[in-house]
Amino acid sequence: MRLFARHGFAAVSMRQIATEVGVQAGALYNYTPDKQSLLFDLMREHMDALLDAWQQEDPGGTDARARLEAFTRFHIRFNTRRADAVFVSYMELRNLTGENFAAVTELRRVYETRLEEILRAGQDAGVFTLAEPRITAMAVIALLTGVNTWYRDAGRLKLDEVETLYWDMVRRLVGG
Amino acid sequence: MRLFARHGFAAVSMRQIATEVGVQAGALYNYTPDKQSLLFDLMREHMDALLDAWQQEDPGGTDARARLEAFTRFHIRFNTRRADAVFVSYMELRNLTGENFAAVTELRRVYETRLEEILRAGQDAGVFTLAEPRITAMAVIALLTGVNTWYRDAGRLKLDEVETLYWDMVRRLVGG
DNA sequence: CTTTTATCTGAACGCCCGTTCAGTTATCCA
DNA sequence: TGGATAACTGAACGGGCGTTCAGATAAAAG
Repeated sequence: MRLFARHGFAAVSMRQIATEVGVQAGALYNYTPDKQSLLFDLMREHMDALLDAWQQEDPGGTDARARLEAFTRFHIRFNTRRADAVFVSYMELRNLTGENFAAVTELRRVYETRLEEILRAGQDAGVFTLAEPRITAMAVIALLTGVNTWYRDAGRLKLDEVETLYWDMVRRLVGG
Repeated sequence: MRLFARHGFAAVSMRQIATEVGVQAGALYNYTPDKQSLLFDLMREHMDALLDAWQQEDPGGTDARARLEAFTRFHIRFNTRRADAVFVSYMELRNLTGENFAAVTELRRVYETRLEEILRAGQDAGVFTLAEPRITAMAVIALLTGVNTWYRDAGRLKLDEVETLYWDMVRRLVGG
């Protein structure tokens, strides 16, 4: 994952990967049928982990505001700790074959829908004001994922402060 | 640019590019010293075009709200019409050598600063409320660039409607 | 300890890569 | 029109690619 994130899928050879894990290239084929499957497995596992982790953290219930804050903080925390996986899962979609692409895209769609449902619930409860729940969900995710482009552990702001800043922005964005 | 966006820089060969423009691979070297420079030139030209185009469209003046709306609409319009270039300029940064990377990153920084200055002006004028102008600028750009992941010309919403939706979100985001 | 199974090596396969360049062809200018 | 210049071809260079596989080695099972 680190190599793919650093150099791109096409630019990383099976020999490089083998060297990184301390074997010869041929040995990798005991674990993956081919290079493409290796990429796909990494991406699917990342998306599965994302969905599972959110299911754990989702407070559920009827307080849409609390759920949205939880989502905001969760997304920032989860994604900044797995920057390589996030990068690869977005960037290398084009290197997946048709059905592998469809599978990963579907998981992404599910994740967006989790957020969309929170937004709809909040709208129905009168605590959010938004014209297009689906588009707002994608906009919020883009906003939050953007943290990865600049956040560094050693930076001025602690992750908790970043979460709070973004929660402020998200709250206003949805009219809550 | 289309090939790089579609398959990734490393996955596209000089022979593919040559075929696409109707010559043999060797002929490309009358126009670029090497493949890396070709990528760099494409990216720098894109960033230059972005900065130039905004300079043309920036209404300037003291009405920060009007300028932010102009920026929002401009960014969406410009980026959706050049999706390949936007994708490549973000995605393939890692394939640039040290100084080429620095040059493109600097242009990106300048663009962010253009927005940041509008936010600061609005804050000083009391029309915006935001804690961190720099971070808000990056957040807004991430939010707006996200349109590229889902917008299609043939879709339900016209570009103008998308602009309006996002301007609503941005306006609320900055407390304006 | 022996046999079975899992794992790994090292070489090989055919193929495509970025880049160079001598020689050919097209274009431009006087 | 003729000579100069620009543009392009086609072949070649050394090298790296993903993948396979017979044989060696390690681990597990009986």
